[in-house]
Amino acid sequence: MGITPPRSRYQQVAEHLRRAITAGEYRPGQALPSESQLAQQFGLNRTTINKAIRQLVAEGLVVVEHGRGSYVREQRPVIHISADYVTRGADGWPTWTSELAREGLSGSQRIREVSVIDPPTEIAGRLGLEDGEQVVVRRRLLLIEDEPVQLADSYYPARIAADTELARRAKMRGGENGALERLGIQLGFVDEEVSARMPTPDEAGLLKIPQGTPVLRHVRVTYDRDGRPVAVMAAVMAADRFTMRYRLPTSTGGGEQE
Amino acid sequence: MGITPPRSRYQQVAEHLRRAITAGEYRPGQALPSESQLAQQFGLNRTTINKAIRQLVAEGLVVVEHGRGSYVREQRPVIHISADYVTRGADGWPTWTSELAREGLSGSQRIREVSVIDPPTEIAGRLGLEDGEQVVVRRRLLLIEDEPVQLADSYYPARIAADTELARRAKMRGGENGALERLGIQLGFVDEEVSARMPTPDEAGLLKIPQGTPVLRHVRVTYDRDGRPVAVMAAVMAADRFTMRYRLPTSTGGGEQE
DNA sequence: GAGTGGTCTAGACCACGCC
DNA sequence: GCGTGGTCTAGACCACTCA
Repeated sequence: MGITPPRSRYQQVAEHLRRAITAGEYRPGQALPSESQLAQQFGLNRTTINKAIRQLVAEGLVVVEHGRGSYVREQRPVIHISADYVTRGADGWPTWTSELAREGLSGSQRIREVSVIDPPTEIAGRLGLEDGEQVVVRRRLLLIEDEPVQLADSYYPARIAADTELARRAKMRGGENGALERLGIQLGFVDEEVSARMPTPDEAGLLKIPQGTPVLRHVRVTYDRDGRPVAVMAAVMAADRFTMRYRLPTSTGGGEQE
Repeated sequence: MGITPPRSRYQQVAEHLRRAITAGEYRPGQALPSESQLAQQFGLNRTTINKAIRQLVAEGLVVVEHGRGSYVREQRPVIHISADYVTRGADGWPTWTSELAREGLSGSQRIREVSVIDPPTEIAGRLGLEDGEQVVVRRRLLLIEDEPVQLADSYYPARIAADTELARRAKMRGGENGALERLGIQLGFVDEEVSARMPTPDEAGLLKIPQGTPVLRHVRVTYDRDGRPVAVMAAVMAADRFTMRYRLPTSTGGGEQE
């Protein structure tokens, strides 16, 4: 038993298992030995083994299922979100459903809430609202193959969205961009921000996020041709299922124009 | 003591503290009561309290300092990485240093390794390499105010980069894009991917990532005018310090052309 | 040296999955 | 009912910080 405390015992156990997992001795989906077995094998208390397993869970390598065992975490298929949704196709604006259909997946959405509220300060700031101005909020849950995978909240200044289809609890043809255009708004550009953090307990529950998995936060501000913000979308998704993709032109000004 | 087990006691303690923190009863940087104090206050064992604290650490709300105490985590200033580095300015290509200077920060880099290697399969794939083709790799550590904040590894097909400045251990004027242009390569576009995961222990150490903080992974593939990949950059950074930013034009084809 | 968190043990009971 | 992980306790010793 090479288990002695230069580093703590549970860390050594974790390292041992981590090595075995990355070396492929335990394959994804496969069960690790039970905690009691490991305790016996290493001559340690089960509490110590449990702590080692917890460590691996936090690293996203292992999931534990109560009453069943601990398993090497399986990779879930990754969805690539391309920024194409800002590019209008021949048949209109891409939507969640249409984009996923291209990958052979069935996307759907559930509208959780549509209402007029006082905006969170972050949103008010991004929309450049005056004090006291309200917003229409549309809270949606996006699903793939009927599994909830993304929370997406959109905000529109009440000034332009109240009493329009944006404020009604129904899907909108061509999505947000379609609706905005029908209001006579000429779209200019979008600013996107991508960041990551750990999920709140709420998010973890709603999106069934495995332990040790962060979320990607995706915020998009849509501007009209005059550079006025007209919409903010703030989405949260499990980071083990999504990747954001952007294609950008490289302006080699120096190579040609200059 | 409203501590009874509908949910586990440690979770109730965690919830209690979480609520107090988000309500501002404990401010960022402020110490929580010691574990012994909390144990006494709730009539629980210290082990149980410790588990509650661990929970909050995993959520990124709290940091613990051995021998000192547990503290509400302070927000670190967020650096926004704009995708402007693909747009050449009047004075050449933006670099890490020049971009940060615009925000009034001093950026520097340390070149950790420059060598010719067999590429990881992911890189080989993205570069479209033949079997057995090698790459030049430049591993850099990027710093802000002399603090390591980002690991950035760049890969170039040895076919085009061997025996060039890309393969030498020195900084390159105008960064990667500058060097590629000097090789006569006409840049076309880049594909970027942003994802997130938990750090490996190595990364956590090198980047001094606080417990409970994920990393953002940023992969950029640079293509020439003919759509051939000429470079891959793969970076990892603490997600509590960085946000990726993109500005994209909204092509309202329907509004005008159709 | 006092106080704090880090770890560990031995033992216990509970909750869940499954046969 | 058996085996699994989930939680909890009482008590102990260690390692670190700071006065």
